[in-house]
Amino acid sequence: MTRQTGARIRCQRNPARARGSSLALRVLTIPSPMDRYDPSVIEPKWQAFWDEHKTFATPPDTGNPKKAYILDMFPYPSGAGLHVGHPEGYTATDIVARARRAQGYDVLHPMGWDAFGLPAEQHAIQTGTHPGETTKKNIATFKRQLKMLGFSYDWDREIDTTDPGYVKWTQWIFLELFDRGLAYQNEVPVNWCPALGTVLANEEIVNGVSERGGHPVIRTPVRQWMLRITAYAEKLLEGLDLTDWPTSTRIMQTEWIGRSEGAEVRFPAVGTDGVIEVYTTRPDTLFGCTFVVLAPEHPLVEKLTTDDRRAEVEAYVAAAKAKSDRDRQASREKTGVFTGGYAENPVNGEKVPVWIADYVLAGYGTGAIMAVPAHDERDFEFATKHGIPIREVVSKTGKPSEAPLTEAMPEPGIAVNSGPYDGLTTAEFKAKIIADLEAKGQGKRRIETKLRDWVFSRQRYWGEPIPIYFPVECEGDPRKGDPYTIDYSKPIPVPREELPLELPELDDFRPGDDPQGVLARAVDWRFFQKDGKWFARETNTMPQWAGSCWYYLRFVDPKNDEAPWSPEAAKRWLPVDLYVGGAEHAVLHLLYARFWHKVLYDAGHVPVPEPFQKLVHQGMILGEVEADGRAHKMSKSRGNVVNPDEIVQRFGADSMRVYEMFMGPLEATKPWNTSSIGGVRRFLERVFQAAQKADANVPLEGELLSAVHRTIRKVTEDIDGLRFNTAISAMMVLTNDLLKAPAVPKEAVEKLALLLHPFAPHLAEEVWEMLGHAPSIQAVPWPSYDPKLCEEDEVEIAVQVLGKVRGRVKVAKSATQDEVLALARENAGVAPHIEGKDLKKVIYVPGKILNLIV
RNA sequence: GCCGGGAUGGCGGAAUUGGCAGACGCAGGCGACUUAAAAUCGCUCGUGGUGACCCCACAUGCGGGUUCGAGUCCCGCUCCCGGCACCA
Repeated sequence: MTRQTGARIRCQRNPARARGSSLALRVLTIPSPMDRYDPSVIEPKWQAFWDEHKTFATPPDTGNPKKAYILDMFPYPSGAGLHVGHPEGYTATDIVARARRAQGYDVLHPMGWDAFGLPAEQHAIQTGTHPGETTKKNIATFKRQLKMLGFSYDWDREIDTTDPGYVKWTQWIFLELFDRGLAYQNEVPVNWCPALGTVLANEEIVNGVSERGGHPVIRTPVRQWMLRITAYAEKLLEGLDLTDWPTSTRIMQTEWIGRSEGAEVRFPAVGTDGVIEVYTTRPDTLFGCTFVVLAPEHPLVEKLTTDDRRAEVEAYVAAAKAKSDRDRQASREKTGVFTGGYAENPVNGEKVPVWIADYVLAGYGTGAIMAVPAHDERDFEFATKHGIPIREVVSKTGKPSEAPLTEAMPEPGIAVNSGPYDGLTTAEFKAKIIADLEAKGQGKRRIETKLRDWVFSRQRYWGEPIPIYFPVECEGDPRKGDPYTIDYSKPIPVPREELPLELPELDDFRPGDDPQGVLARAVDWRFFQKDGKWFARETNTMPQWAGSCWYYLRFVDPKNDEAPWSPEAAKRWLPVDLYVGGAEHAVLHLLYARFWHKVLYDAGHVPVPEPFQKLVHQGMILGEVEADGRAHKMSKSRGNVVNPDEIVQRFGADSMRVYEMFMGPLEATKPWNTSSIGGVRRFLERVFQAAQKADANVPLEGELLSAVHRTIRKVTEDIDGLRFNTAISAMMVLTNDLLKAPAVPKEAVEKLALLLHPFAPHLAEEVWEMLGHAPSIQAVPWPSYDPKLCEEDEVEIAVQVLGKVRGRVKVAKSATQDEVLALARENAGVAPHIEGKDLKKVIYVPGKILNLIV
């Protein structure tokens, strides 16, 4: 399409010749493709050149102290191919990578595939196509599309997380965790759907039944592998201070970890030998405790429940168990039942009733709380609903309130009704009572986190096998169906030299009735004999996070067979200097990867404590603004998905790249607008024209010289600050200036090409060649600017009277206040406003403004 | 509810520390070229004052404030987007 339009343009460029002449002459005047900007010709041309010359190969280590590791969050290669959101971040990093190379940095800019994952497995279940095959096909599509956009990746470092050569080291890292006691097994309640024969994620359950098919789901404990990320809570928290990350992301991680300081207090369970341990962040309110609440799953529920309450308690526990976590949290109503039992408050010996309620979570703290309704909103609500007394023990004034409280007062204050502690501030009280409790053995200081250990196993096929096996008791052959028992309490790591442990071939990827997962059916793979004894491999696989937890490490040395990476390569490249990816990974991926990194750091495998120095989240690209004046997320159902292939075909890759950067700030959410790409395309065409007009005999001087230097400064600074939209705007201004000039100095076009190169690399290469230079422009050093030339000698000063602009005067940059004032008095716009008035005050900001107060 | 971000022409956005609001681009209008259309080029384009110069008023979500001067700082709201969700 582009070419046809172009052909028409060509004929009309020379209308005189084309019109009144013979056919023969017409043929002669059709210009060569070089005569006009045609991305469909020059883009493949330069892509082939880059491939052939390995222009973007990572340079060998020659001791260059300047290095830049510039990384994109690698994609999951879905069947749908690239969408326009992908190139946004990728173009941003590509611009920085190309600029840094030109600025003399050794650059590592790699790309790979996060290729394990559910969609390929689902596809396999539906069609029987092996997930590996689907993955291969999808990768090919993604790679073709990325190459089409001209990104400067070092493709020799491509990573595929499903590649056995990569899986080997993912498993190796798992064993590092295992060896350090950071990987362990536990019975964890999961959402098991017997009808589907699979474990479901919380998202897959709606109203207690499976989203697909509406089958019942039960909470049942299944053996899982866990990673002890909680052991790294403090380090993960502290490490955030070492990074240059968006505040919002740091806050999200901080809150996800959710560290709190408090106390564990022991409440003897009256009439039994049990003790209820409660966790509280407000030990200063102990005297206000009027009841204790246990989570329904708490082990002491059974003991404390009296016979007359038993039926009710058991019914409540059973109902809680049947609900999913999500459903339990969906209802805010404070339900609960009294167990009939009592606990003794250690500070005053008071006996308070023990209730169970599902607003107390079994998994947090001790699964038991001391309820202080006067100073906790949830306890207040519960007490009000169930008629439990409310006792005020903290007040703002230090005196008890006269009227009964109408709502909880959770803020700090001064203690009342607290015996010997009355009059202490909340902070003083906390410190003192913790010390007193510890002295009497009634409690101790305790730090809690919301962060839970990480459930690391999946009952799926398309993931890394967990490299562990277990002893088996079996008379006969377990592969032939003879009865067997697996001793899961004795996990044995697969020897490092036997890695990778590859997946078995399967024909049927459907989940079965065994909660141990799909691989449990691959009996020939699962069971093996060693020294005459039977063993069973772990049949769980790793989650998709595993591969993405360390891919940035593999990129530094991707072909190493002896180690996951060499210490030299790690030292040369780490940490990642710039990491760009979606905000949807603000917590999980970025927290998990940091956790692995810190374990590897402690083990001496990596030289720096944090993996990602600077992090930026690109904003979402929405669909076109619709009739309602709003833009919506791109989605198949809305039919507003923009296909990059189509855009590249219509406008070219350079136009696509520059448009995506020109839309607005990188971090902002922005609506797509196809017709705006036309404007960008016209800009690139004008650059091409400037190159055609470039004349080596025209010296670069005067105002144009200043303009070039100002543009170099602006673009250089904007690339550093990732402000690509304003950098492009500056280049547009320069291009317009050049074309308006009577003649175009070749030197100016050269500088423009160098600045434009990171943004529109194909065009820049072409222009560079048109100007008579040998490729590649990537090898040419980044242009420098002279700050003196960036300044204009003459500046226009706005003259205000009482803050309103009344005139403008042109003065030398160095003009003094008096000089400017003198000119201003004469100014036709200003004079009438100051005539006959007293000049009370003069404000002069050199080079900017003169404000006269009369 | 809590946390984070945001609101500027018809649209996307610009304005580096408080200093000429609207750069750059899209869309629109007018004109040139053309039999015509497309493309290209030139001009125009915040709103209002019968308004293409000149002039005036209004204008950066709303209401106050600080300041010679506020899109920018402070106080109080409204709406939109993203995240979290009983964590004791």
